[in-house]
Amino acid sequence: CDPEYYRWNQWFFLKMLEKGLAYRKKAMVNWCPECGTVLANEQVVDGCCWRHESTPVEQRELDQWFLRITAYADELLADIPKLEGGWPDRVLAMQRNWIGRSEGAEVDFGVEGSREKIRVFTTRVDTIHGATCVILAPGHPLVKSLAPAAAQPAIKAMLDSQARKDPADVEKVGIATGAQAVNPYSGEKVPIWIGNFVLMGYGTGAIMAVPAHDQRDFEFCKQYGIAIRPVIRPADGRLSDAAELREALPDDGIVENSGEYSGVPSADARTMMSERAKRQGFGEAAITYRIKDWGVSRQRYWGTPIPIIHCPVDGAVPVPEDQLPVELPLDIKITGKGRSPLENVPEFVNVKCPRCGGAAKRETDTMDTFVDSSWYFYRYCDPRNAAAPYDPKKVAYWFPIDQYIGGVEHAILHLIYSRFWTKMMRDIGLTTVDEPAKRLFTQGMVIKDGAKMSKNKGNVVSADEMIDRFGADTGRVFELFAAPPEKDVEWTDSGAEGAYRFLGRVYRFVTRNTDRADQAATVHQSEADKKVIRKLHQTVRKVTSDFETRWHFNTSIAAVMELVNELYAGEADLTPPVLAEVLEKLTLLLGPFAPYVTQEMWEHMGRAGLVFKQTWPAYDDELAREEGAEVVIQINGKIRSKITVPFGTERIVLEQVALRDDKIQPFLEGKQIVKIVIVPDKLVNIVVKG
RNA sequence: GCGGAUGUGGCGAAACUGGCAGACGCGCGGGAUUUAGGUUCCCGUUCCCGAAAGGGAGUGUAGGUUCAAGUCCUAUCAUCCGCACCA
Repeated sequence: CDPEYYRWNQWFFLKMLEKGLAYRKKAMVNWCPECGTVLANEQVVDGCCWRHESTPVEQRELDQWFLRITAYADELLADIPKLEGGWPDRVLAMQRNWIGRSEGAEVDFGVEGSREKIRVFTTRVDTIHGATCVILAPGHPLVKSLAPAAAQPAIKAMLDSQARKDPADVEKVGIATGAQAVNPYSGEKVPIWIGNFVLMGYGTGAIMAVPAHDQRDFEFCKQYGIAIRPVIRPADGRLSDAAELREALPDDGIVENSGEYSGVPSADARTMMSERAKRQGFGEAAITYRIKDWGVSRQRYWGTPIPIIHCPVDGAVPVPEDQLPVELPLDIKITGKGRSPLENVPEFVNVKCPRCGGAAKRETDTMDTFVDSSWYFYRYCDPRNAAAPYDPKKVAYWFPIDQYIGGVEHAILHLIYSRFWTKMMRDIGLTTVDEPAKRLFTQGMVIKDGAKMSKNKGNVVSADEMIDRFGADTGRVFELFAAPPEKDVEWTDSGAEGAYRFLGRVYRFVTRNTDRADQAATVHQSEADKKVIRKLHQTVRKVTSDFETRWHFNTSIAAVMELVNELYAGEADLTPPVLAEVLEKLTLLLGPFAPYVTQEMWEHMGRAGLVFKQTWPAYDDELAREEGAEVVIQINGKIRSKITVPFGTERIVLEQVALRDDKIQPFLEGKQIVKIVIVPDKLVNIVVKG
């Protein structure tokens, strides 16, 4: 609710209004009765509200503000390849799917005995001679005039059922209107139906049904006894007979029974027919998207006020820029009754029209909070700028984001809105980047009893309870150790106990050896010292590399566990200076995973300051090196012996040693050596036969 | 239906570049400490045969490439996730 951030949200809104990217229209919108507000399409999950997962969303017709994300649909899709490799495939697939670009054609069917036209969208205009009926969505504008009065109650029921996204709607239901449509290519008359599976919200709200080549149409026409007529012949086969068809044949082939188009390959026919529609004025090639404009009006208090004043004379008038920000009144009553609480604040609502000065009313809807999250990370670069959302130069220095982290649940919410917002800002000259983030990492969730654990639900293992039992460090170590962070992890008490045991093991080792540790002592290194130093440097290297590259902290923690196991094994023989190095580095290595217990260890060791402010421990490749290379000796790819040799041992030496090996000899008796493959420091594979 | 991902011990997983499958942990079995339980410490634990040494099999399934495949290729099955009468 920072008014300065609201100011820039409102500024963006006015910019978009200027450019036609923000607009107001009356539309059927999603309504969550629990929230008492409208929701964007992206915020409806399985027909329910994204925040109330068991509350079905209703449809209401309301005047609402929209942002024209569809103006960027093509670019949002076309730029997805730029994100490949950096973003998870899953997220990109979801976005591609959500944008739902579909190439085809729109053509007008005439209505027999009327001047009306029914425009249909199809991806298969090449099959139009096989269209045996036209089906309207129950909400189609022509339904009222074409269908008989007697059918109106059934149509109303169909409409309601669609609005509820009724699961029973898997059954196809049709109502014949009795009217006839005229095929613009052939002049053929076909019946006009109303179908529950045709959606007003996609394409034109009307389809041509080609039952021979579309499975849905096939099922519908079969059910209602409507003619089925194949018009596509497979390139290497014959045209099917309608009577023998048991399912639709949706593939491309050669167009047949289609007048002048007969004999033309499907793809060519689509082009030719779209061109003809355009030439003769009854249609054109068309692209349809599944994505809809972003409805941003919310009937909530908590959000950026939409900077508009409704004047009876001048209509919707933008608040002049110098009057921004429109601030939220602080003295309000939250009723939860489904209208913005701002409506009940007269001082907020009653204003003068900026254009004519007459009495006017302020818009009381606020913006979707996803507006705020669409560009906050740009503001981070210049958070106190009072003259602009930010200085483009500062953003040019930092952007694009190298690594963004978030949950996959935002794949088609925040992550598509923020891509849109970036492109919009680019087009008004605020940034030069096309995409906000080069790389995206989607972390997994903590699962409990098979369901996702989240604060929006009740099934959380309470953090307090977990902290009481084990401490916060244990919770963190358990989660990081259970699986790599992109995977979901199931919370288990026994797993948490394991993490707790491990931290206890570390703590006991450090505290009981603190007094023995002495960096300055000069003593001879023991055998245990050598092993531990090697392991220590290997561990630092391993953990460092996990942080720098793949973030698989489960293997980092496993490596530290291995180190601790070795410390326990050699504990009695470790000398003071080695202990000093081990204690310090072990503490620092675990610091990011277990900040509390490591801080306690740090202080127990008499060290000053905070662990997380220390320099990350260094490692030495020389010290991390194994004493010798363990080389595996294989016969025909099966391991038969292992030897240890100095690093860099010559191939010829390896071969000699392998052939003389006691365990190898018996396998060579009476056999012919075909080939010897040698990988220095790794293996010798002797290929024999006979 | 379309799209994406994943299949490795009893379980979570590891194997990063084609080169020792199962690191590490959970669980389980055994031992030490303890009056006992718990804690802690140690040992064992992929499966099959074997007292052991050792041998055989093994990364969903079936093929292929290679001296060598969990890893690459082809087909197939299963599971999970997303979208879905999208025309």
